[in-house]
Amino acid sequence: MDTPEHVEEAIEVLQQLGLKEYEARCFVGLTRLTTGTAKRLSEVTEVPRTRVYDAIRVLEAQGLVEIQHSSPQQFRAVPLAEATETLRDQYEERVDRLHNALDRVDVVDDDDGSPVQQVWAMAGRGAIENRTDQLVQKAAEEVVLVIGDDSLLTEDLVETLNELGSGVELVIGALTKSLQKQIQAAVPDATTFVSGLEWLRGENTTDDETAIGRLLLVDRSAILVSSIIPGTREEQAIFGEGFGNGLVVIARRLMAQGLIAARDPHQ
Amino acid sequence: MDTPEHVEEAIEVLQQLGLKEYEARCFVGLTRLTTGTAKRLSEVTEVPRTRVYDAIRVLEAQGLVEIQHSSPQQFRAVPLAEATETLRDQYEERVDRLHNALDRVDVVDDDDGSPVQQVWAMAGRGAIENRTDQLVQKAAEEVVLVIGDDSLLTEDLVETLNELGSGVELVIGALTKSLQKQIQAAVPDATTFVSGLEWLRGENTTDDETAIGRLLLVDRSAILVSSIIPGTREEQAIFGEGFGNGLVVIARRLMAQGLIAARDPHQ
DNA sequence: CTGAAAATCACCCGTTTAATCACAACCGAT
DNA sequence: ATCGGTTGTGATTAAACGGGTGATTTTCAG
Repeated sequence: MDTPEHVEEAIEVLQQLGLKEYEARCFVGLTRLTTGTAKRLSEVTEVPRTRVYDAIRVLEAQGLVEIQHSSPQQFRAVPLAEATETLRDQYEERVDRLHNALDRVDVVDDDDGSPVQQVWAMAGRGAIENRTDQLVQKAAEEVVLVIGDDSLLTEDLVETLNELGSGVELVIGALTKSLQKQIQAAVPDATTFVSGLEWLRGENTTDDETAIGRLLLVDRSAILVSSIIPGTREEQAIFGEGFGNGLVVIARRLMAQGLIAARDPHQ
Repeated sequence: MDTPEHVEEAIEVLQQLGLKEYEARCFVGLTRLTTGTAKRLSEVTEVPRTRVYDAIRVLEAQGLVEIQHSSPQQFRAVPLAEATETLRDQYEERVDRLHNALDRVDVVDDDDGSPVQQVWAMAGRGAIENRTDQLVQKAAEEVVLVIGDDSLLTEDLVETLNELGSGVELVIGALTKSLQKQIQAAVPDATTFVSGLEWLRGENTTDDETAIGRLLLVDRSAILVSSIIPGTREEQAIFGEGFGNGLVVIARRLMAQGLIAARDPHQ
């Protein structure tokens, strides 16, 4: 059980979860001390002693620490399991409230009929994953999917793919042989193939070239292409829908030329 | 489908979930427009037009909106289901990271043997609920619970109570007859009773008196008493453990005098 | 080519948050 | 009772951040 790294990470995550720096430091400090006074806490956490009290009060109000009103006061963190459970509940509740509120809103629209040349950009691993799932789920005839990085083959995706009706042709490509095998094993119903998309990788395989993430074509009328930013490893994607859509047209062309994977699957 | 209230609430919740005001307004605005330009968005959301762009960029990076890079740019929100799913995932992931990081930390301690007169204070409905569950779960012989407000009889609590081994005597009290019936129905194995605790309510039943929340006594060695703040309806509790604990001693005295509910249950 | 709208930039200002200081209440030990 | 150090609170300063506005460049339609 070391500490150096993990303490930092815990503090960071707690801040992402909405705590201030001092609050985060104090909470982590308390999980290391099991119980402690303001003085000791201040020593361990580098939080000015006089500020420990404020931080603790906030934490207490959030149900993350307990206070013993003695002199000197003693503080202790709620057991880890309880704390995470509390946080989880808190967020579940918020997301629910959001969902309800937004459900009862919508429709001001007043939309002018938009053209059909729409290509949308989106970012964020999770969001792209969700969109991929959605698209695959509503496939009626054919799904062509190329995966460029094994980290993208998540459990959820595999599940979604396996739940596809048997009427839907499922073709999945991979950039490497090993990834192909992995896919074939996880999704037995799929026709898999390797590569055919070398042209998508950067000139060289250097890391600082933006790498292909996924390429998804559903019923030849919706397409999603994603790439992975070299530095941050963040995923970004473009996404087009509609048979007449420019992107989709290009994709169909590529398929016609056998560059993506045709209706008559290889192997 | 009205709007006025819900828009406000949605914006608020989104901010609690970590978005800035402009970002929240823009997202809600987009769920009302299905699709829109910076100009229209600015009109609907009251966000300065020149700032819409920043906000949208952040939202895009979080996977909550899509951008069409045309001129003028078009924005649209990810479908509600996808958005909430994305947020949920994001938080699950953070809580997990936190759990892991903190798991790998602990133990600096250096603790001096603490006395046994510990009485801890905690706050927050969720946190107190969790603690209540924990305590009930580890009961070995006897659980005495008094509930002062029907909003405290949550599904989780009912479940926990019903999962208690048959070797544990379960006595549950309520401040009103109707609440008692409710409890008896939800937890058939329990011996229920009414009141016996009038002295816990304020002099008068006025709302501005802090009301009793719950009172829990487990195996006569751990006790938790909570009250509900008049203004905010927030719950706060004190909690003591150990047979020799002062609070616990008091509680035992009260029981011995029949003030809480004795080993030989009423009705 | 020209004017208006679109998009990006740069700056201001009030609030929040981190950090320090001054002080009164308190405690333990002589 | 007294004294030195600790403990808790409040006030204060400085830096960071978020909201708000105007100037500047780019883009597009006429």
